[in-house]
Amino acid sequence: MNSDSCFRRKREPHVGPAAVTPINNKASSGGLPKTARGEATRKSILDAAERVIGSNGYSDASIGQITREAGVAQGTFYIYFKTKEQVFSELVLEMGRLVRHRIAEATANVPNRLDAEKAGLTAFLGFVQAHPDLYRIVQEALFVDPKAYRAYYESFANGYIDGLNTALRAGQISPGDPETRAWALMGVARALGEQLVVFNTKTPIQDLVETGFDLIANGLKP
Amino acid sequence: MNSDSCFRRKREPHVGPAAVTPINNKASSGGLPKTARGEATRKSILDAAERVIGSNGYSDASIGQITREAGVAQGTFYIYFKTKEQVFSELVLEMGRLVRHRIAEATANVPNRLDAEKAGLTAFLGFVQAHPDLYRIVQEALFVDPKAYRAYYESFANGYIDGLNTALRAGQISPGDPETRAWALMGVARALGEQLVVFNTKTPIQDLVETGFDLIANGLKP
DNA sequence: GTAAAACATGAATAGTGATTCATGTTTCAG
DNA sequence: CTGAAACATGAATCACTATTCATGTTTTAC
Repeated sequence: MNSDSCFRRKREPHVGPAAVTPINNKASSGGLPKTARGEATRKSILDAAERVIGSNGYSDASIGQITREAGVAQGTFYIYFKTKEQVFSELVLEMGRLVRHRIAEATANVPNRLDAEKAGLTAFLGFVQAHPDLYRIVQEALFVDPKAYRAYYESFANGYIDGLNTALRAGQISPGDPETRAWALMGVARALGEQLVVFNTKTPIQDLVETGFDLIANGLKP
Repeated sequence: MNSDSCFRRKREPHVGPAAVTPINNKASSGGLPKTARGEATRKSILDAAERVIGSNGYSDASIGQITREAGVAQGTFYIYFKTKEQVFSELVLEMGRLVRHRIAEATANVPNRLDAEKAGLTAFLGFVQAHPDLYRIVQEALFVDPKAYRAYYESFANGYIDGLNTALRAGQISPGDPETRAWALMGVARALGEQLVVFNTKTPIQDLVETGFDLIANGLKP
C-alpha cells in the first residue's frame, strides 16, 4: 500500500446520477478490453508505462507522461487500469513471465543440472542486459507492491527448487536443503545481473558466468 | 535525483532582507549542530527518521510524521537537514557503517578464510534480523539515492575483495576472479537475509548459514 | 550580566499529479 | 440502418506535504 504522495486517500466514491443510469459497465476501470481497438490501446499504454516507469522510476513517472508516450488522452488510462499501482503490478507480472519463460527455454533440454545452472545463468544475464528497465521495475516492486515482488521471486524459486530436487534424486548434485539453496543461487544470479545494469561492470557476461558458475559448482575450497 | 512528487522544483532561492543581515549562518540547513542540545535534537530526528522511513517507506514517510515522532516542530527538521532526501542518505551511510563494523568484528580474528565466510554470514544474518528496517532502507536507496546505494555495496565489496585476495595468496581458497566472486558471495548473503525479513522464512538462521556456507565452500558438485 | 549565536516553533505557501466526469466519437450486433 | 455499448477526450478537482520564514527562546562566550 505505498503510492505517490499526492492524493493518497481515495476520494469518496462518486455515486452516479441515479440507478436510472444505464448500467454502463464499460470496460470500466481495470476491466479488459472487449474489442480489437481497446486491446491495442491497452497494450500501447502498458508498453508506454514500461518505458516511462522503467526509466524514471515509479514515483517520478506520471500518468500524463505515460499517456502522452502512448498517444492517448489522460482519461483513457483509467478505462483500462484502476490505478497507477495497477499498471505497475501488471508490469511486474509480465516481466516475471518473460524471465521464467526465457530461462525455462534455455534449460529445457539440458539433462545435467550443473550444465543447466550454467545455461540458466547465461540466459538470465542476457535477459537482464536486454531489459535493464524491467530489472529495476522488479526491485521497486518491493515498495510499491510487495505482494507482486514476493510472487515474482517465489514462482521463480519454486521452479528452482523442483529442479534441485530432481537433480538430487538423480545424484547430479551433492545433498543440501533445496529451498535455501535455491534462494542462495538466485541471489548469485541477481547480484551478477545487478553488476551488469546497476554497477555497469566492465566484466563481460561470459566471464561473470564463468566465475559465477565455478563458484556454484565447486565452491571456494582449494 | 529522484524525490517525492510534491515540490520537485526548488522555489526561487529567497534572498534575505539585504547584505545587512548578520551572517546568520546558523547550523543552518544541513550544517552539523554546535552544541550538545543541537546534537541531541539532530540524533532524535535521525532516529525517528529511521523508524518512520523504515516502516512506511520513503515516499509515505512525511516530515511531519518524523518530527512528531522525534518530538520537535516541523521547522526544526530543516535546521539539521537540507531536504528529506538528505536524512535518507545519512541513514543509508550510517547503516553501511554499522553492518561493515559488525562483520569486521565477527571476522577479525578468524585466520582461515572459509571460517571467516561462515562467521561473516552468521553475523550478517544476525544483523539483518535485528535491523529489518535498515535492510529495507538500503533497498529503497536504489531509487531515492542511487549514489548512496552504490557506495553502500561498493565499500562492502572492497573489503570482500581484499579478503579474497589475501586468502588466495595464502592458498586458502581456489583461484577465481575475486571481484566477481565478491559480488556473487554478497548476493548469497543478501538473498538469505531477504529470506529472513522479507519472505519470513521459518528456516532458522543457523540452518541458512549451514546450507549457505556449504554451498559457498563446496559448491553443488556431488 | 549581556549581546550574539544557536536552536526552536508552527502557520503559511505553493507545486504536483492522480483521479474524475461530462461530453463526444467509434464500433458492432441485429 | 440504428441504438447501445465501447472507447476516447482533456479540463477541472483537490488532497497532500516539502519547504520557508517571521518570530520566539536558550545557550554560550566574555
